[in-house]
Amino acid sequence: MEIQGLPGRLLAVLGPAIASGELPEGTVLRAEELEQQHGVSRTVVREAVRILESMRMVEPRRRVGTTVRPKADWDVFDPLVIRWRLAGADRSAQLRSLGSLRVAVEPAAAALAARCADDDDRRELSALAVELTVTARAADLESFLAHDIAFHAVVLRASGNEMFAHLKDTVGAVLTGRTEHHLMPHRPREYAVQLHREVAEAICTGDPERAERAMRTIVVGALEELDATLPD
Amino acid sequence: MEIQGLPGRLLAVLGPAIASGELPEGTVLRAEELEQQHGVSRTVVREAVRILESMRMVEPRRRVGTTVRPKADWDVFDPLVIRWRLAGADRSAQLRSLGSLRVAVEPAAAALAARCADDDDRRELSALAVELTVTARAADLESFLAHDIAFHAVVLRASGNEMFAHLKDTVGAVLTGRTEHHLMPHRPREYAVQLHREVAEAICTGDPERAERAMRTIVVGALEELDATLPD
DNA sequence: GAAACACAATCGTCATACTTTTGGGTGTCC
DNA sequence: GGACACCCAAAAGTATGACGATTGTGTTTC
Repeated sequence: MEIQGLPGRLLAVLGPAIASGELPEGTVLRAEELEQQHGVSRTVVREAVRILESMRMVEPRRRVGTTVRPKADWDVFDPLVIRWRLAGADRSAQLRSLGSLRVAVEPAAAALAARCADDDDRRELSALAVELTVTARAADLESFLAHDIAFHAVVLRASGNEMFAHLKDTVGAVLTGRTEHHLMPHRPREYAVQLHREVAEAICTGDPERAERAMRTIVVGALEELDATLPD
Repeated sequence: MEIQGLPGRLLAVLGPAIASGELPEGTVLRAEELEQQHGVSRTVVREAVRILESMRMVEPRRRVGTTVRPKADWDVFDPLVIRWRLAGADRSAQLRSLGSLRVAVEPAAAALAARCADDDDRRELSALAVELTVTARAADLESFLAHDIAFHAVVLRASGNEMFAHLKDTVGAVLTGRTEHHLMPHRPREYAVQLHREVAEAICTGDPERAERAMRTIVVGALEELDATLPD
């Protein structure tokens, strides 16, 4: 998952620093400084900076240095960027963006899944719906979270659309963040669990409209809860 | 936009080669070979490979070489990956994925835009709707395409969601690809143009439901046309 | 035949030298 | 005094040689 080696470690310092606004737009990073500050060689600095360049977070220019680009240019779909932003200052904004994205994508994915899911997908969904019910009743937030992530991941995968499928980690990050920062009720709402069961059932019986509707209720609810809970 | 310098050029060779399946999953790239084949130094090879690693397209491993990862691991939202795939063998699959993504995202973006758009956005949309009408009647496909791209970009931006906004290049790429590969009628359908006018009007008058509905009709239509036209 | 070991291939890192680009300063000319 | 051309130095870009670290593979040994 992570980038390997020293460039990866340097990236894990620079990325969050830029994402959090600690190094604001226009800041100039000079290679030599980075070498000394982090005690690494030119090679390492260059590779880390190249990766940031490929994420459009910085722009190296000769004679002037590597400048931090405006936030609007960043590759906001890059998993690393998402993670850095979730960890930093604009976590709220990132969560809201992701919430809207979920509202757009997950109902569509559920509808597609009701059409395309294979038998394995359906079995897995049913099993996860049961697990969700059980762990919710037991108020086992940790297991609930794990199964919730798995549930949404299966729906996204079963949609048969590779781009939807790749949002699974992103959705997982949102769900995790929500639980970690106590934006969740102390025990999952029975209504939400019921909706998950309904999604599973609709996908298993091949009912796209119902799957889409139930999923939309879930993600809209999550977004509203987010809006109500988040600061500013 | 592009990655600069020699690493960028190497990337522009390796990326498409991997994306097109010319270098299939499991292929081993050795640094020394790449140096010689492309007449560049280790520095350049390493930086290019690092970027591919950050896109999760390859995985460098000691003693064995840099192996191409399965397609399922790739960062399918990375603009470069999308472009490479559109240019290569699975252009059809990529277009279909993007089509579904548009169906999910653009109606939601239109609805949000009807709520959040500022006066500039609204003016711009109105103007673009006029342009679309004029260029469609004149059968000026080139100008029509440019305005079409701009139109969808404004809607995405006006949604106020940065992640939606960043899909503008992607949507632009789809529209461009569609025109370039003659998947479009010889002159834009009047009905489609009318729908664009309706989206603009609904956003200007602050009518989310109507904006969403009209936009959905547009993108669903585009997706159906795609499915009908594409090979396999 | 299995386990321990040594070897070598390949990536990873460092240090250094050289090249290329380009912003800014300097000077000249009108 | 201003505009233009020129030059210089600063910073990134590239190349290269050396060494370190890891790990698959083959070999030896019991």
